[in-house]
Amino acid sequence: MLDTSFDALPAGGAQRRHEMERSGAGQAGSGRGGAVGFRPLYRQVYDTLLKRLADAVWQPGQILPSEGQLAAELGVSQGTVRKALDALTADSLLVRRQGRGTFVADHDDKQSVFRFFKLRPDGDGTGMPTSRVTAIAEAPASADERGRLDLARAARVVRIERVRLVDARLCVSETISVPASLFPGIAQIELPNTLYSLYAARFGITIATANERLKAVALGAREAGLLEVAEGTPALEIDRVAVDLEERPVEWRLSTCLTQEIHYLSVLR
Amino acid sequence: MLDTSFDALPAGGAQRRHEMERSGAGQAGSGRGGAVGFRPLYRQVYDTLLKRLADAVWQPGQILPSEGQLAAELGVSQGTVRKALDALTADSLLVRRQGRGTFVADHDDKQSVFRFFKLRPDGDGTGMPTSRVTAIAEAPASADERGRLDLARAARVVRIERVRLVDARLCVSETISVPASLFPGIAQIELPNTLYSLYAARFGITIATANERLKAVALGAREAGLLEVAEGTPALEIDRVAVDLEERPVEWRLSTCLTQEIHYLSVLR
DNA sequence: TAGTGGTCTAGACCACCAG
DNA sequence: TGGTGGTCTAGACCACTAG
Repeated sequence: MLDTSFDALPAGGAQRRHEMERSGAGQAGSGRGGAVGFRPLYRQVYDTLLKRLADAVWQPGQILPSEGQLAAELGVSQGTVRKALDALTADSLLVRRQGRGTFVADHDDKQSVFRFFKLRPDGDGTGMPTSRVTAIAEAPASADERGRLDLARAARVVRIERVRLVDARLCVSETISVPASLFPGIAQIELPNTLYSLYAARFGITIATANERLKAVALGAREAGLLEVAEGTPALEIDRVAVDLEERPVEWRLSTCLTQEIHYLSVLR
Repeated sequence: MLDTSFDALPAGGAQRRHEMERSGAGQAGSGRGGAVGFRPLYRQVYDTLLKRLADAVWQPGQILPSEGQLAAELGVSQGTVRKALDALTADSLLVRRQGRGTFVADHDDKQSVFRFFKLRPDGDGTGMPTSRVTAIAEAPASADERGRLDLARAARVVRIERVRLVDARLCVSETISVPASLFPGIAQIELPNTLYSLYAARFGITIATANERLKAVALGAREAGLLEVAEGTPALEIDRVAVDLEERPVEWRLSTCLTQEIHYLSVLR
């Protein structure tokens, strides 16, 4: 139902829908000048479903109700539900399979590992990454961490240090910082290779997008030691902030990558 | 009209449409095993319009016929045309403006410059790039160029060397190779800052996507001289192959970028 | 065979823009 | 005021999957 004031609508939904839109617009637009703040119905359905995903009403991999059921429940037409589901699918939050149903996207399956991992082998090979954690501890957030993660002065973070291998070849060293408040007890957990599926399954946090800033740097003594190459070797530094469904920054990751035998793949559209 | 065998359809298009689909499917599926090769109508409309864009029937910035006109011409419903137009818009080939019309996307306007230029200043600044060509000449394609651009052994290329400035700061040196056959006379033209709008306007070639492979390297003597820094300085190397609407590789660009004051921005979704 | 998503249509109305 | 794209609906049929 998209609004607390009424339940599912039978067939006369059209007229009430427009009242709903206007009332919604009135709320959104109140206090604003000329903008009307029109908000399409399918957008409201999108937000409603997004909220349920953020609240982990449906778990990753789980099937959603059918289009018809959602339409009946929300009091809109099937076409409107479809438009919202298509948008969520385009945002990689759902997966639709003809003849089977609509499912919550799962970061765990083979193909979607590479959604957030852009390092690929130059030649052949699957490029599947593996990881080895070298340190994990809770600490007060540094100034950098507070800035990246939008944290208060007294906030604490859990800091994970690990190295990663691509096709069994050592090439990444990284430090991952997450707010301790959002990931209680994460320092005591055995960490899997794909952290983002752990975030979803264990802490109800779904990574929606990530921003990466890349630079070329010369390796310092410490990183050079971890990656077992000479100090001063050129390396790719990736500064990533990952954002969840509610657009909160929830992870900062600083990676240092050797690119002798791998590269960072970026597709421009 | 999606098929040469008939012209615009009046109202009874539905049944003939399905015949069309089946015949299309039959052609596509002939010789194949189990796959039916079903091709939705809106996909055929998409391909028809894509062909017209590739053939430069409509110029960049120009307005297309309205949805209703296209629907009538092609003998399909307006909703089907809309779905095709929406897909072309999602692929950044069209721009739709409510109340005005649908236009061919233009690489020249301010915001879409950054679609294929991912280097951004670390701090403030517009990050607008400028260029200075240092050399341009036609030559036989090297082995690398033949590989990247899928050229025959005897093919020739035009090679452009230039440096680029971001916010008036020297930070990129690059070599651009294009097949001489596709860009006749380009070596004699005054080159603009945004090459891709020149490709479209002058040679009828629209860049649809580009693949970039990034590595960290140490600058050699030559690049260091061009960029006015010390030899061995770490730099970001971007190896880009740009592809046109017909999915032909039409440009290879090898860029070397200083990243002291800028970074490469990559948004993961 | 039943149920799901995918496609297509026809028609209504709304938001936006320009003359 | 007329034309454009944007939204929404209702209903039909198709393709795919599973029991």
